[in-house]
Amino acid sequence: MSVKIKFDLNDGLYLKDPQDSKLGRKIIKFSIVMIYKIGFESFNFKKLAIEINSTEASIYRYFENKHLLLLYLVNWYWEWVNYLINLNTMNITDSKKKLEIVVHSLVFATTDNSLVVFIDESKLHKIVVFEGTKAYHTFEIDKENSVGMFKSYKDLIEVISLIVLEVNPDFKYPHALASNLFEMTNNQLFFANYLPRLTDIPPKKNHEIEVEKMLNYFLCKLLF
Amino acid sequence: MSVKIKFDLNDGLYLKDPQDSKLGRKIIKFSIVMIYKIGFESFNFKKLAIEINSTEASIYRYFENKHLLLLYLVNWYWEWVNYLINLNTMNITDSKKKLEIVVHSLVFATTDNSLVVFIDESKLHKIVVFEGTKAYHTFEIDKENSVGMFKSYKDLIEVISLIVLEVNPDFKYPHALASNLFEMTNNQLFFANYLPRLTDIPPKKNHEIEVEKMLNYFLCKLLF
DNA sequence: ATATTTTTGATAGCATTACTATTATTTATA
DNA sequence: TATAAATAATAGTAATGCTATCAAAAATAT
Repeated sequence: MSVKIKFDLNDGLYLKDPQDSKLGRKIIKFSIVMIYKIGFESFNFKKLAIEINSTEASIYRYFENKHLLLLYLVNWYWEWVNYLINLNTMNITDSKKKLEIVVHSLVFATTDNSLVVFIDESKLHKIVVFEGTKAYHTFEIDKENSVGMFKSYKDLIEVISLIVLEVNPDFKYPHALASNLFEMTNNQLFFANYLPRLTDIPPKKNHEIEVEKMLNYFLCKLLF
Repeated sequence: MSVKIKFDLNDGLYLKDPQDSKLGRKIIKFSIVMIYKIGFESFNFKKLAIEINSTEASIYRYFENKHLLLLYLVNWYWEWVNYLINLNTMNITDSKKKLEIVVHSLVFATTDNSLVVFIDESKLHKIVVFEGTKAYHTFEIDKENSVGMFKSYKDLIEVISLIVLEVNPDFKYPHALASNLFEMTNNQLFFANYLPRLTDIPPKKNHEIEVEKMLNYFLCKLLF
């Protein structure tokens, strides 16, 4: 079975919707592969064009520059996690269980019966871990924010914060907890990999599983 | 009264120690001013050279590239916060009080009777909030880490994690808590400024004071 | 099936960036 | 005051980021 999903991403992110054409989808697909492989700083439209047998000019018709392409990918990721959380908490009534699903979604960012799309969610998650915050730590943030380019992030945090409040209605900082949960997940996965002395994740074990355990430990202390 | 401090930063960060010459100190001083003003992406050695009436080539004798200059600044910041924590917890015996001082140091990153040096710590802190993680989210991280370029960060986290354990010896993830505390401080200050819907910091009030309050609330729940 | 519009490819070009090299001049030190 | 070291001045090169133009191909409308 194959399900097709298309997220409505803010249209300021692109010049032409990459989801609507073959070339556009190729740009998305191979930009993920390439940024994952060589990193965002070395990545550029020239290299991508060669990789997909197209031209720089053609890619520039979809995205103004590589920064907005990255922001597009990160937006897709925010929508994706939001979608995952909604999908998996749909029939759950127990709030505590819901929160565990949130954590699981943030840490693994994948479904078992994975959807057939042109996006490799596992690579995309790794890009978000490695390069994600660069997408919103720019001097254009106020302008970009004013036209809604971070709406997907805010929506995701809102969804998580509501679940936090379900678990503990008296918790004073649900949004901060939610955004910290998102950022902490990615940070600790990053540290476990590259700077293990900044974490307590055992080096030999599966990082995802250990980070998930840790986050649940933190949440338990914070909310119960 | 003026006290001069000089931190021993990893010598792989620079080609020539900028603390040892007038030009070097000018590079540091004005790179902070300039990155703060125009952001790290638009900042380059050409512009800095013009600003300080020197030349690109001269700056390249101190730093291999702008990435290593940023990493130098961030290292200086890590050392600075570590220094602040040690200075202010020196005569304190109460562990809980010590942890509050840690939080205060991370949020304000400054002393009342500020030291006279060529570094504007308040601007530097803002750079760390805005650009800090870019310094360690690079594809060269393993190489840079292997020669000790993140030692100052690890030392800082170790200091904080020991205080965490003093407060609660049973807490399972002291390093993760410490690194999250560092990252969360900067993230929430950033969000409060630019993406307030990702926090619960009241928009009108003083962000530093509110973030400090919030972090203490989190720590209280986590450790007591 | 053919005309028309849209999308893509091919090519060129230009300003800026990131760096390196060379030599002259200034500054510090012996 | 001689010598060495640091800096300035200048030039240059390869790569990057981006724009423009026009032809070919593909999609769509008639």
